[in-house]
Amino acid sequence: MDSRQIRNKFLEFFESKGHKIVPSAPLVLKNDPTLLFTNSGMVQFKDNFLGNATPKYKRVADTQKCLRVSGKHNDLEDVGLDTYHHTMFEMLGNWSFGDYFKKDAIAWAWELLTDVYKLPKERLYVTVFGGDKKDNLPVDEEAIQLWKQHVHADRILHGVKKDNFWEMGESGPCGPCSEIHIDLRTDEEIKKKPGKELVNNDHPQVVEIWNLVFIQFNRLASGALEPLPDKHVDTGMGFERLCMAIQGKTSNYDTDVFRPLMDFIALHADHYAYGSDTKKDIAVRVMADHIRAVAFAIADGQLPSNTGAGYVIRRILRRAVRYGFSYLNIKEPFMHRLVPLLALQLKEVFPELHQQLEYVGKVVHEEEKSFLRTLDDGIFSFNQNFLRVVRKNLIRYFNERKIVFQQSNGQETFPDFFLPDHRVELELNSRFDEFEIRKNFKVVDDVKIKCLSVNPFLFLKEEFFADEDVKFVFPSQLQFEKEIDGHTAFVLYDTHGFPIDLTQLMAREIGFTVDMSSFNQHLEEQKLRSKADAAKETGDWITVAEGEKPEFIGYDSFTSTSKILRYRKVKQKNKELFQLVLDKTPFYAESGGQVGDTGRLQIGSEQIDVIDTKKENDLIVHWVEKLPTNLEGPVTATIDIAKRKLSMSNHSATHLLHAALRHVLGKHVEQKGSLVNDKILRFDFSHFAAMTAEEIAKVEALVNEKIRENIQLDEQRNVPIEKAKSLGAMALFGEKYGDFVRVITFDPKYSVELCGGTHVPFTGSIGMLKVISESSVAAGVRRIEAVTAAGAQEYFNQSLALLLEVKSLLKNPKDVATSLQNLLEEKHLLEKKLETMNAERAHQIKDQLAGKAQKTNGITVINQQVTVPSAESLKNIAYALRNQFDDLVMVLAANIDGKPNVTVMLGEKVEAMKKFHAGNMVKELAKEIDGGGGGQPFYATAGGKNLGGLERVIEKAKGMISAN
RNA sequence: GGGGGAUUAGCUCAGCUGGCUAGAGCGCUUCCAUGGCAUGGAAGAGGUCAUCGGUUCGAAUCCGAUAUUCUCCA
Repeated sequence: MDSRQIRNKFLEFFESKGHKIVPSAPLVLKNDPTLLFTNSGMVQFKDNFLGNATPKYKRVADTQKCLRVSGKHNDLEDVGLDTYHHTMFEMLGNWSFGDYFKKDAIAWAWELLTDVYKLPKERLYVTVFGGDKKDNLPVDEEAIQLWKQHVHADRILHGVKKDNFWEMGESGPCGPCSEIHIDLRTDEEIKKKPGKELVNNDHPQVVEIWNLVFIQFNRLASGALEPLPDKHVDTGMGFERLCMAIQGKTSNYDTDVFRPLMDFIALHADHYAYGSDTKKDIAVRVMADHIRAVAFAIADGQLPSNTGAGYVIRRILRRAVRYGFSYLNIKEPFMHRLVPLLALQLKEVFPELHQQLEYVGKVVHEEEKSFLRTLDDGIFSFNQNFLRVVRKNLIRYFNERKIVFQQSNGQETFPDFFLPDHRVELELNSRFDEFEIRKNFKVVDDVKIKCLSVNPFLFLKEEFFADEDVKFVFPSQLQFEKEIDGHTAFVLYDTHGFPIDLTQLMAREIGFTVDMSSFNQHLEEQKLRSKADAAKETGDWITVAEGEKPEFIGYDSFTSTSKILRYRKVKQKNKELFQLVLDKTPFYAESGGQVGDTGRLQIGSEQIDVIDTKKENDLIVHWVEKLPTNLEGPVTATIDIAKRKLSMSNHSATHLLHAALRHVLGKHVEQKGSLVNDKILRFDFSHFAAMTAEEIAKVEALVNEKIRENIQLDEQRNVPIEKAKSLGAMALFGEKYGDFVRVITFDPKYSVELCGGTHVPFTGSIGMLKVISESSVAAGVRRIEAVTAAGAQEYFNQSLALLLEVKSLLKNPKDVATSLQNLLEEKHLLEKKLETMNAERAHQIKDQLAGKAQKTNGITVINQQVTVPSAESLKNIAYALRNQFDDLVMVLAANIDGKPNVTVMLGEKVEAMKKFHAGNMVKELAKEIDGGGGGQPFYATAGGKNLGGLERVIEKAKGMISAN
């Protein structure tokens, strides 16, 4: 049976048992603050368990794309190392929402596995919940009795809470579960050790294949359990493992789910056969697994990025690239070539990938390129660090032996190919191949070597090649610690994104080790730092009034009289906030790119500001800073109408823009993201090149034309999804739609979209749209930002006002740009001129001062009051005089723009005599001008407040100089 | 959302705890040498040290904010 048949049999089986087969929900979640990705089959039914929604069907089955990158049984870093963990996997599941319970769930599971899939009964084990004292829960006797009708009692094992009590999270629906395990070992092995001892023991061939969860409790934040009114069944069977069991393989990766991908990788990347090299095999598995996760996440609308879910995707892709880079020697983007193969393989089950093949491939390709660049930077940085160590030790070595290098003109030097700043050379030598230095050096002293080329890496092999005819063998006496310290490794990791195991690998290649304990310590510190403020506590919902799921009435009105259904406390960054749920509300919750409404609640005479409105699955949650004192009373809820109207204008404009882009650029334009608030609209869409100015102008013109046509909004609610699609409505990938949708139409021939947002009644009220920027977000994705209505007006007014101001400042020239350019050039010239003039002036002052110099006791003394244009020129004067007299002792009491300054400068010889110390002198002299200062032994400055003290400075200096 | 780094000449980067008048390589300009070169030599141009503010006698260097960008964590 191939994997396709296995999947179909599952769905057919449950269809025959009265289940509705539903499509997989997107991998990426939008309205769930507790989860980044769909990590199990039940996620899309969460609201059914929580009681926030009434289930549409009582019996449902599907295969669900899931992504797990962290958790108790799976860590991204483990995937590929073993043969049974995955990032993305399919979970087959059947559900009962308040319908059948343990009896049917158990019977059908057994029937499917043994009758349909014909798995050997003697290899199957089942586990049941064995009770838990802390929760005061008994053994699940009911399940045991039911299982006994199918399997012998000694194959029914008791499990602990960790394995056999399933919980969604810290709180929420939960219940005991029953797992089915299979023993896939050989007969000999089974004889040696019975399978029941290996169940739930992380044995790669004694694995859980199906988990039947019986949801019957709700766990409160306090930890207590309360029974649920409706009992549910939630089952999950790992598709890849099931295939392994049915196809008689010992690894998930050996099934036809992965093998085609892996053979392709092995062949094209490294021309080797999978299975012949343990390390390479790991890399191949990692790549085959990760491309699935990455490709489907992108197809579901999640671009790799540096935050949130996007960052997880980026990390997964990078891990795959890194493995290919290190073990399969793949230095060019490769992963993107797997996308077509994968898309074809899963075309029937998950058509979303195949439909966006080109787009996903491009995104992956671009992301690979950027990571390879980062790797390159990291390698460069690594080499620099390494060369620093080498250089330091080489200098020490040469110094100890008094070996001196000379350039051909006789000047002493140190060969700069040892300096770690030769990027060009290092690029040629991107790893450790030999490279040439085009410079001649002679080593003089007792050894004379003319050095033409050198490879600093070879020295580690204790050889040092110089010219062809002279060989300098690097002595083994040169030894130093061959360890990369933890800080360096951490900086590589944290700042350059350089994976630690790659650092270790590279270190090993040159005979170094990495101080891992120090590295880990740095890592821990960083984690603590960034975790410190992210803490958040959420309390239990407290019910005020019973009521149906909250109703959104904001499409039709901006205000309502409501009552509070429930509330809870949320602690975030030491700030206490409250969340309120109303029975009906005009507040639009953030969704579809449109931000949540703000506004106010009026309860009696009390007013409470609503700072944000968010969705939690289907719940509309109002965020407020304090609770009303009267929770039961009627609440008048009113949104901030001005803000909402601007958002509406921007949202409708987004639809017009979307349609215009498809007209101007082509049908490949798909929405990839959008943000709509009261200030701006931002629209991301798939398109493979930057838009030209003409294209932008065309799009703008078309949108504005549609605005002027003043098209009436046609809003239809509760349209069956199939009908909506037949109307040509644009549906988005990665968006989960119900059976009934809302359709927003501005002219059926122009723009028809599925949308839950709020819109203007006539396009005319948008007023005007102005694109203010067009940029790139990722490969194949462009971003347009635009303003409308009052925002557009303000934008124009501001731009125009600025231009007018600039123009008038320039005395209204014909061509502002040229005029400004000329002005800048002129300014630059004048600056240069001023600089030279200052230099000339300084030169004159210098000459004057030099003329007044007095030779006494073998030193040249200059002790004068001067007036100079700037501190800079004073410095120049001082240095010029130092260059002129090596026996100089100079004190200048200067007036710089009305500020007193004392400068002391000594000549080279005087400095060497150490009789004078400029720094000490200036400190003493500065007292006369009520100031302070310092500097170096030969040059020091001081500033002060008392201009009148300059004369006394000269007097004091006279005394200081003659005293020596 | 939070943490860390980076921003210095056209390019790639040095510049350690503030003070030896902002440096290197490549590139560019001019000149000299060579039959030729990824040649050798000499001279030279090119910098608001991202922006704004602060501390200081003195800031590329320290502090704060902003912008751009890389990166790590949740």
